[in-house]
Amino acid sequence: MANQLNLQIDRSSPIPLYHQVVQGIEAAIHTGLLEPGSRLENEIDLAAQLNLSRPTMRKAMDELVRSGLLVRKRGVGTQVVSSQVRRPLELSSLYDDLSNNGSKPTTDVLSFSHEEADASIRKALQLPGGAKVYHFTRLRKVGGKPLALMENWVRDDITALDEASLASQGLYGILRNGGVNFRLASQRIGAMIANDYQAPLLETTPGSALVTMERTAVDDTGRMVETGHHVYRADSYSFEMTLVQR
Amino acid sequence: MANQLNLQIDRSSPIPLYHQVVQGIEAAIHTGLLEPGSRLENEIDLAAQLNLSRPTMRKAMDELVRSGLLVRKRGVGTQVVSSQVRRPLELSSLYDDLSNNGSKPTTDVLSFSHEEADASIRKALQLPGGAKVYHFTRLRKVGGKPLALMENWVRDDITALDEASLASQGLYGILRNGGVNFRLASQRIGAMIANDYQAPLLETTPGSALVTMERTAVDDTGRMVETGHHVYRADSYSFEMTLVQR
DNA sequence: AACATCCTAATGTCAGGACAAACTATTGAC
DNA sequence: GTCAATAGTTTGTCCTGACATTAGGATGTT
Repeated sequence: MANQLNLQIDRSSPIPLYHQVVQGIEAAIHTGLLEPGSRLENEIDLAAQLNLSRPTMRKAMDELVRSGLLVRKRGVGTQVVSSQVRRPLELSSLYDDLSNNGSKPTTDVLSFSHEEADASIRKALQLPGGAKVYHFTRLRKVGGKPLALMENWVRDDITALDEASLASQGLYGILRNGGVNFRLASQRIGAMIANDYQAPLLETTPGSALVTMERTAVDDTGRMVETGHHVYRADSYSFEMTLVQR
Repeated sequence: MANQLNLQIDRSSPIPLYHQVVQGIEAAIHTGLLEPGSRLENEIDLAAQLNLSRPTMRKAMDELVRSGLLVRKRGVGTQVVSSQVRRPLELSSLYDDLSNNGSKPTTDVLSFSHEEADASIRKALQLPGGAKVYHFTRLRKVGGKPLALMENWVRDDITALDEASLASQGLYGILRNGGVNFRLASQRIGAMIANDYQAPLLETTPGSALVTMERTAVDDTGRMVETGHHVYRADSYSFEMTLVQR
């Protein structure tokens, strides 16, 4: 059952060895070289074939198990998960998701201000009294069709924001370029009925279904960087995710 | 800056050392002994204090970073994340969630049958033609108030299902008792408007907002065990989750 | 033929060491 | 006084080695 998953490990590359293995196995699964349900060779042999140590091999497989591509069972072996399950929900922006999908999103900035944060926003972003934030509302369209209505608050002591850049690129892209390294975000997904303000902007009728999302994002220094409330047309958007049992 | 997080490591315990560390640090964070934003001692000293090796200590911290409680930065140190962010979305059932919350869920089984799977269900569960499945619809209430309307399909070659057990406990509990070890699930969350069938059952009006969830669960052998379509009253339920950047 | 027991193979856990890379803060030079 | 080089601290990566635990098949017995 020699799997012959012809991986190439480049020891001079700056990218870590275990990550090269992750990428290689991911590729093998996506190209169909590793079929769903098939068993991999055992860790020790695989490590030996690639001239890697077992801990390195294990670290790679750990990542793949966590991302839901592989399933391990003690005493048995490691299997490719037998499904068309796709990528888990990642910490990314709508703009990135759409861009990666080949669509071309556009953004209308409906309002923009640099104002003092009220109590609820200060609490969400853990800011002291009197702190100022950027507050803006955007309408995201794809293919000319409105998809999302987004209201956000961003702390102003990180990078400068303006209407023009928000209209031309995604918020997370701007912040990343400004040196923000996002680490985690907590979000809540629910549903609501389109009201008289939302409906015309999203080119739907009051009373139609909307998906709602509230999110607060934290950077690698532990600062709350951004919080926002988004609504999406339910007929055009849903959240897909893969949950992995630890 | 001796943190003195008085951890007790029991080497005779059957639970892994790194997991004991995870639990200890989690507890220290939740009790407030480790304050948000505070820095931990470095890995090497911590490991030495507990008479553990650095890899074991690192494995524990890896878990905590992945779950979003800690943030590490090379050359700087490890910090407790400065927020009230809570547990990520886990692979659990609604029944478990409600029970853990102290609520007492009840279940009405609206329909139950053991029937041949149609094409779409066979595809979702990857079953061969002619295979039979359990198909049932349940109404979940908490405190007498209807919360969720759930339609599920379960393969029948794992454990026997009947109306009585579905009425008295959660589906995932039954399956787990039947020897199923869930490994991952892929789900999609969206929104819709209550129709004339759903509204009276959920004691709401047609046209009100519902959260929808479609899920397919896979066990540790890679089999698709269960697929279902659930709707929740939007005013009573939403999905909360924490996303962690890898 | 049915059952309990042993054996093997595979993953799970843990140790100890070595070097690399990144960030901070200090030191030094201009 | 400002800026750049440098040293030190901390996490990141990788190695070798060892033993424990579990699942499942093979073996032997009844």
